Amino acid sequence: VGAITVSRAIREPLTVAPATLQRIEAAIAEVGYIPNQSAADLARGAGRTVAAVVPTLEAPYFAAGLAALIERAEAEQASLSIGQTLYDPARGDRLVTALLASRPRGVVLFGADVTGPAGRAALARADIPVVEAWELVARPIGISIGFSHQAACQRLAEHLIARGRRRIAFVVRAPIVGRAAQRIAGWRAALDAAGLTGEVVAVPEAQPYAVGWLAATQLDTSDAVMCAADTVAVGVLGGLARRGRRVPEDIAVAGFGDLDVAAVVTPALTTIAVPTARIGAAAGDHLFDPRWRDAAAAAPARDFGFELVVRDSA
Amino acid sequence: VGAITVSRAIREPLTVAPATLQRIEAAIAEVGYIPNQSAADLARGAGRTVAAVVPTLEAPYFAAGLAALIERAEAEQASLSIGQTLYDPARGDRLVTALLASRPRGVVLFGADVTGPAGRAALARADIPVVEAWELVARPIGISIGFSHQAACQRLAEHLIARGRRRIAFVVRAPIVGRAAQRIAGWRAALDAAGLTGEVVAVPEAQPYAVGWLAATQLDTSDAVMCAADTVAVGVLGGLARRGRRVPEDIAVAGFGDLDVAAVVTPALTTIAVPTARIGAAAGDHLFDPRWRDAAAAAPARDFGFELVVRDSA
DNA sequence: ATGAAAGCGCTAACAC
DNA sequence: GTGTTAGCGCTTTCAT
Repeated sequence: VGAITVSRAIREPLTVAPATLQRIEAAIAEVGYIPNQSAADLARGAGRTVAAVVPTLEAPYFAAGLAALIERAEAEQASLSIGQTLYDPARGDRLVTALLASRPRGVVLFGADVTGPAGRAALARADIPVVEAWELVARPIGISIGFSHQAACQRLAEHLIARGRRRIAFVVRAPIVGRAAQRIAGWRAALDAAGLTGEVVAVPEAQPYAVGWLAATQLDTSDAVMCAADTVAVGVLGGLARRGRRVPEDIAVAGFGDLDVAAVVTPALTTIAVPTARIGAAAGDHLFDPRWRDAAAAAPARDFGFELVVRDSA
Repeated sequence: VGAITVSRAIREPLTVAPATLQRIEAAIAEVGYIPNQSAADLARGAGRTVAAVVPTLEAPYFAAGLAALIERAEAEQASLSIGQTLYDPARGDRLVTALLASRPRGVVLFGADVTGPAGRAALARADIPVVEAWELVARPIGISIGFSHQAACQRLAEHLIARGRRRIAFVVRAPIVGRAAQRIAGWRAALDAAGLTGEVVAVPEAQPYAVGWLAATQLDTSDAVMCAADTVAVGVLGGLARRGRRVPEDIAVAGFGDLDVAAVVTPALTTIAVPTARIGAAAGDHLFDPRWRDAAAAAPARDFGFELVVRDSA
């Protein structure tokens, strides 16, 4: 009943004699023995966790991506360490150092801008799979998995223009963080191509719904409005209803993300569906795929695309 | 330039001579040195992480609770390991074992039912702060921080009854998991006290909004409806609008949770505000408070209460 | 199929 | 203010 045999009984039960195995398992259950992961990691020279960094846990997109990732990780007996930057790259840099200290099997960044240059350098040095998820990055540390936020919003704006809308505003939270600038760029590209101009309504509120709600007072001269997120759009719908403006007759409203709520509000929200869960799952696949480095070298960015979902609001 | 001095320079910079400290910091930056947390944890006999278990990351309540907890943990240089049970206690038991293997500083369970008896026994043996957050538990492992879901729904039902509603349905996802049974119990208690009967509409859909949306077809004989969550209620509003039923004239609708969306839908949602973020932060406080055991012994359950928020829908 | 020896990288305790 | 010694609990390598 040597220590090493117990170690093997836990990690590779098949290499231990059935009788011994049974006795060991009984003893483990009796004592309530729980192996010390730190010692195991130290001896092996590598940890079993996976690290993820998100701007905020409270955004449904990141929560869904993490949920998919965590499912994938659990299937590999890995647990997930999470850091939240609140859109502050300096925090991201600190987080990356702290997370790398556990020698994770891989790191997933939800958004390429969650860290600054220091964090990126540390990740590059770490020699582990690094996935930048959610957007497409030109020169990722490891691999980038996502879609083009700019192309998505350009597509949506073109739809509005094709439906005859001419004064299309864009509502966004201020300050403009994360992918919002890319979305605005897509909207503006479509407007430029059509010879139109439009106004950005940036509202300094943390809560997305409140951003939309308050923005509704500044849309009286617009006949359409795109929002940086579905949550914002739902707020806009509420604010417009309060002012007695009819959607889509007086003004069209479009969201971004196709959250579950988009289908059940009145009117149902036209929006862009994004493959959040698929991105999270694919990020997990890459972390656990021994060939991740080859894959990243072959195609540094995997575009999962998006889908225009036309409903009643626009 | 001994190893131990580097160790001290990192952990307690003030005990190292300024000149030495500077040289060490320069060297760290140059080499990109990142300490090995496993080795540190092993040597100290304790880890620096905090573990949390949630039924699902995608519920806004748990995401908000985790966000508050993670903020608290980060202030203490601790990182957060997260497990997701998807409402399967067997998964929770496995998760607890895996999480305890990292010798966490403490564990927060969002919902007392995320584990089975095996997990609870392991946690009790671990001799670390254990917080059962979100609901009130009669005999918690360590301490319980939350509010009474039953009392909250009873209060809300009483409000509806006071407003003259007599045929009050309760809409919930099927199967009934988590705190839903407690909420139903509160609703029923109020109805019983008033001599009323009411119907539970349980819809087998995973998505909360869809549950509400579909339930709306089964509410034709009701003059009020309570929902197990705001998300469900928003779905109900959508479904009722589609059927041409007016809220609150024909039927009152009430939610649970006071999510941000509740204030911006039309009509604005009457609901129960719950102290999610305060619970998450308080859970963190307990993990890092050396007197947690005394506190838990003195008052095993901390009731953070709830608040009835009356808006237009009911 | 099982065990013995060595060492992973760090920190606690104790010098100096 | 800094260094030395020992050891944390595992796993790897090499026996047996």
